[in-house]
Amino acid sequence: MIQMTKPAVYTPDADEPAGYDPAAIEEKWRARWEARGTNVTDLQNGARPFYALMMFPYPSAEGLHVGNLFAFTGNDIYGRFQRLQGHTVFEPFGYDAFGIHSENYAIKVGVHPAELIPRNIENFRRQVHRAGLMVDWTHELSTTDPEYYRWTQWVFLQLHRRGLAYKKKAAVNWCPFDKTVLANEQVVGGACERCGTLVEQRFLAQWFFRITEYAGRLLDNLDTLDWSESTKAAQRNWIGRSEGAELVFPVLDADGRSTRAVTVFTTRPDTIFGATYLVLAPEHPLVEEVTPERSRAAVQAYVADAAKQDLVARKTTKSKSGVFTGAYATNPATGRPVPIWIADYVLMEYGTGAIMAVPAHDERDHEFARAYDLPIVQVVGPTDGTVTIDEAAYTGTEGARLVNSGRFTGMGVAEAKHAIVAELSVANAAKPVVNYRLHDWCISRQRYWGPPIPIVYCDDCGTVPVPESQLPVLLPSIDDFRPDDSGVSPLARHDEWYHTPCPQCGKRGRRETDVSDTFLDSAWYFLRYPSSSRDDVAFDRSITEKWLPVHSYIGGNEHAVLHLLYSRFVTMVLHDAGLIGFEEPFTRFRAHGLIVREGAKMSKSKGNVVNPDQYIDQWGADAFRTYLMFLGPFEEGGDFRDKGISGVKRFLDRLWRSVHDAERGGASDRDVQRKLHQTIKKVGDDVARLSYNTAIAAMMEYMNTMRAGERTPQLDEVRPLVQLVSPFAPHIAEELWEVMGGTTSVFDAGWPAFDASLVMDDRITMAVQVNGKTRGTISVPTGAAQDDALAAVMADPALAKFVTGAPKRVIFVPGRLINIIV
RNA sequence: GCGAGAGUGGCGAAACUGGCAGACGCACCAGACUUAGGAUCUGGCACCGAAAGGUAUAGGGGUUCAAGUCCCCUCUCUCGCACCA
Repeated sequence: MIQMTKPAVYTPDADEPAGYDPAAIEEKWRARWEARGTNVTDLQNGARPFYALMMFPYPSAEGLHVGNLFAFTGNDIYGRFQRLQGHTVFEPFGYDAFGIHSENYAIKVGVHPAELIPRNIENFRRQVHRAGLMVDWTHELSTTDPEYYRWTQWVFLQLHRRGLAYKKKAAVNWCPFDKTVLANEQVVGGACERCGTLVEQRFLAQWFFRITEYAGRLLDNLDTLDWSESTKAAQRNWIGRSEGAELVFPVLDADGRSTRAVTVFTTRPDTIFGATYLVLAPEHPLVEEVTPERSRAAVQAYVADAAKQDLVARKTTKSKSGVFTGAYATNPATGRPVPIWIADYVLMEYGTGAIMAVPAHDERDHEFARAYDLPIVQVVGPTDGTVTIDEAAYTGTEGARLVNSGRFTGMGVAEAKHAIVAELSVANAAKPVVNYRLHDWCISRQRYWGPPIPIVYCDDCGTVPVPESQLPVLLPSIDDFRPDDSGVSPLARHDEWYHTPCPQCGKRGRRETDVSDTFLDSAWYFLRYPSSSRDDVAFDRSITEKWLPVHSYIGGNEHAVLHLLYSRFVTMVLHDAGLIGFEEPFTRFRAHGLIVREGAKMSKSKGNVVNPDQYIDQWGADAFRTYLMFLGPFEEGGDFRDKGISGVKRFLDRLWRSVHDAERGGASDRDVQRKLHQTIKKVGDDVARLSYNTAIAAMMEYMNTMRAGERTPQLDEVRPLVQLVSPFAPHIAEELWEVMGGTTSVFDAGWPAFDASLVMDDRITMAVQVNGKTRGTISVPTGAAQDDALAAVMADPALAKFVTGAPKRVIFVPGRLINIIV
């Protein structure tokens, strides 16, 4: 459908805005950077290495999104700034080009992804070039390159060797639209993260990574990382540590003896005296064993019903249902029998798949008990006053004490937790346990467009990893790459690929036909960049340890739990394998904000997506970059308003004219000097903490001072400003640097020198308050004492009139304010 | 429900450790230069008020000489997680 919409770019009707012509100089400088190798990093010899990494993009057919460019520019400014501070900066770029997203698009347009992706990459490369990023293109990589995914497969083998990759048949999330399994992290609100289709439950044999084994370390290390707090919080949340205990409830057999037991996990062992029934997940293996004949039919019906439900309904339906198994267990604390129920609100995948229900002190159990008329026994209550537990559960713990709990009655909750577990553990009926919400990472995908998992199945040898020397297992070029409903990858349909000699015995074996999750590709790419030219190792150890861990990583918070958690995990495993000397990949991470347009989220369907090409055509890359950074705080994003860019362009025009108009050899104005050095300080401080919007504002302020009243600036006043602007607007800065006689790149000229002594003025303006109310200002000599300031106030009738009596007290903040209390 | 963040002019936003609220920019208004300009430059621009002055940072309390900033309560919005025992 063709829509006639307003042009996406704000276009003044005037033929040409006065000012410099970005098109001419930007092309010139990109060519010169390339010719001079300005942006190529000497990885071997570089002193003071600084790895400025940005999350690499998925090269979509639509081209570079302004959100990508916002992130890249923010990283580029930081990288360029570090270079000006004397670091050797490495700013690589690549493409995360495998995956369902690419494949679905390829299917939609009917072009093979192997054809499509290179085209998209070429377009991305062109657009990123235009933006003037300080990228070292000699280390460009794409995850779809066999020379890359060869090492992705190698990473898989490292995990496999360490027993961290395993195959199991499990209930998995199946997307009926994408026709593949999804990781838990890729299911959002019960729907596929990519296409929004409701996810179904399937039982399939899948490859998993044992990330749960690292849960504790992944959690604990967060405290040592200089990351955005919101990102760390998201990871903590996702890992979901909870401290509690496993308690054992012996099952009462028909003859009154106990040969089996139900083990439950609880965070509230203190409430065990109020456990009036047990609940097993419908899939729990004990269900079959404990259910007596007379209730078997009802139980089986319920189990079958629960199995039919997809995971979505299971997780979103909050109303409680369940069925009594007919069996009883013994509460180890009270010695009394409690009925064993099954209910789908208990999940097999968390804890032990069984709970002790304490309806008096758990909202879900309370709801269930009321629905099925089970006893509710209060065992905890507030110290001050009483509560009724008829209407709702009492879940408070602060200042609460146990009641109806035998010899534990009267204890505080925290104390009782320990005491009860300690006592029960004597009889092996309890042990302290830490549980994590995190699940193992399912990496199998029954799709085409990914790296084949390097495994061969042999009737004699079993599951055999492909030897490293035989990598890569090439993804064959096939025409029928569409997935089907079978749960088996399209690769299985290709006999010549599927059958291969067993690497161990040489007999006819079968290849694993699943490919690995895209998130595995991106979980180690930062290790590959510095070693991208090596074809004998995934990464060179010495160069890796010179350049990593990454000094600064910038990307979107949408990857807070996926990519960032997986990357940390893979790095930890490689560390444990003795392959690298660090276990955390990113020393510092900052999440950038989101760009909206005129207050609304950008989307293709609304037709309000900013196309960077159009704006760069119109205003130049420098103005576009600077404007993106001026919109708002980098870590919070901003509102792209089409007309706003003109203010930034005006600033660059004034900079251009200032250089060309500047006088040489004249004396600089004292006030301008002072403002200059204040600005050098402020811009440096602001850029260091990614406060780009205020850095730009400070430079504009300086411009206003320097050119106040159509003043002609001195060259010495303008030159440092060109240096300050350079990370934001690199092309114009280079051009003006050359105009002013620079012979090297402005990025090799360093940061302008800051002179603290020039910042001080002889006189200073102080705020005057009387009784805490601001009444005006006074001008006093710098370093004036309280008495001088007070005298100055009294000398000013407009201020003195507020001082209606003898000052009772005077608060004097040197250099800032004087507050007179009368 | 849990976790994180936010609420300031017409708009995007500043105010980093409590110390002149609204820097900088957009839009708007006026003026200069101009044949003209949507270019450039100068000035104005939170609200009430003629002024003096008063009132303002979602709302309500509090701490302090002083609160957008700290504490308590309430409301609203955004994002993440969510039957996780």
